[in-house]
Amino acid sequence: MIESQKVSYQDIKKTILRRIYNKFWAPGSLMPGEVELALEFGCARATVNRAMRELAEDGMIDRKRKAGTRIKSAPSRQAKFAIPRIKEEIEAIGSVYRYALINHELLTAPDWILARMGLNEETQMIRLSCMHYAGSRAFQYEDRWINLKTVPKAKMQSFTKIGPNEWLIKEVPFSDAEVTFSTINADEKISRLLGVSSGTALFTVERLTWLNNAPITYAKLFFHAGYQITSRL
Amino acid sequence: MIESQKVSYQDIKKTILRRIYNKFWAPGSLMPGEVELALEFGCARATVNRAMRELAEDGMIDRKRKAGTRIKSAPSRQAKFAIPRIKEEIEAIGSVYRYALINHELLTAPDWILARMGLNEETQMIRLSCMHYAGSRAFQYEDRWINLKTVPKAKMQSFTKIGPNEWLIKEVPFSDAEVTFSTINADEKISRLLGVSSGTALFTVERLTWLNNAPITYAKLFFHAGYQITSRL
DNA sequence: TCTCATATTATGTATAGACATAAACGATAT
DNA sequence: ATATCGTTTATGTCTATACATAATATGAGA
Repeated sequence: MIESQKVSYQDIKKTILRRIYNKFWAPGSLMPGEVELALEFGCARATVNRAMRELAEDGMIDRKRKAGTRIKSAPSRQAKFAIPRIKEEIEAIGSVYRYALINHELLTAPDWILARMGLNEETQMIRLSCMHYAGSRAFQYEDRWINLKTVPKAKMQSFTKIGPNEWLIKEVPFSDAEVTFSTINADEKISRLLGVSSGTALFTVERLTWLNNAPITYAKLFFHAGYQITSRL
Repeated sequence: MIESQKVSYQDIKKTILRRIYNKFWAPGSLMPGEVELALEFGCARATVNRAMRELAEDGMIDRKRKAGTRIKSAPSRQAKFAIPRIKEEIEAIGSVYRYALINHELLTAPDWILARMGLNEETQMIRLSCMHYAGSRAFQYEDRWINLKTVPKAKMQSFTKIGPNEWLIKEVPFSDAEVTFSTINADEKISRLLGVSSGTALFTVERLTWLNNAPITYAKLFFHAGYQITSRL
């Protein structure tokens, strides 16, 4: 290998990864510090720092001030899932996206929603039921709650043409979100809406968003049978 | 605000995020370049660079050389899911982890596995069926295939005491992985193993790993009823 | 008007030096 | 032994400067 070129932080990342794979440094053990590695690779400490910082982000190593850097014994890599917007997801598979509002009501939130949002006082909310279609096939049923205290202008919206998700993304920024993946057996109502037999296993996503600790919205999304979500890492 | 302190890249991230939320810069529009922002914030370009780089990683903005930086019109944030090792996941909820091997056979892989792994020649594999328990409760059923061409030493393992996942993580590094979340209705066999009634919706994870394009292993994991996976972003 | 080479420019990365900070370590006093 | 308080050290971050690189903009020539 000709070393006349400058080493990039990416080269260093690769080298370190190779050493981890080859157990050049044992899992759980301390690896050399930034200064030492910079000396070895013939580069600045900042360059090693960036390589190691990214490896830590990827979950390959653990870093602590003064204590040094350790090879993770259980390299728990993180899978990143892009949370797509449904319209784009459907159009990406070459289908025509269609939206339909089923129900729209204004009410005081029931206790379970309040609990889910971490609220404890009576709150007015909008509840929406809607369907998302891919061509003629039912794709997703959406059960949506919008907190009017945080998003008062949702009251003015009819949600007949534009779905709540799309509207919220455009109109209301969020600072934090919680996403939960789970599964249920379709009940009568949902099976009818999605055109599957009752009891079919459905993939569900729950989504909660906040703007600076103020809960904005809660949504439970029921996907068509056979839906799956994939990620490479 | 007292500005005597040095501004950190995190402050800049926050400020930029706030401006995006407030539509100080319109979605889809060009935001100022690094030099300009560095001037405004009174810091070095490198500091702005790090802030913007991370925002791009988070999916809030798009950056292109010479073209500049644009606010994403559909801020597609990514949810990160840590893929935990089952033993740790169970111990984290305060339960005792127990592993049981149900079946262990050596065979030539059927076509569907070959296709799934992107192989097209006859290949010897090990197939394992095993259970993971949390205390006395069934937690997960695992259907595991290990490619002996890539991992010949798996032949020597009995997998009676240690599960294949744990063994593979310790013994075989991987460079790429694909994770798929989906759901199925429990069939007769699996419902018996997991102690649920037949037809129950089960959360399933499929996992494929490679070492430099050589497929290592395929696993399909069936979780107990009610299992869910959550992520904050 | 079109094409292609060239200039320009915003981002991408590397460096040396500096100071900040968390946490482990060791010494001292209780 | 135990609590407390500096000291040390590896990582964390910022700065100023330099050069690299991708992609657009521009202008000359056909």
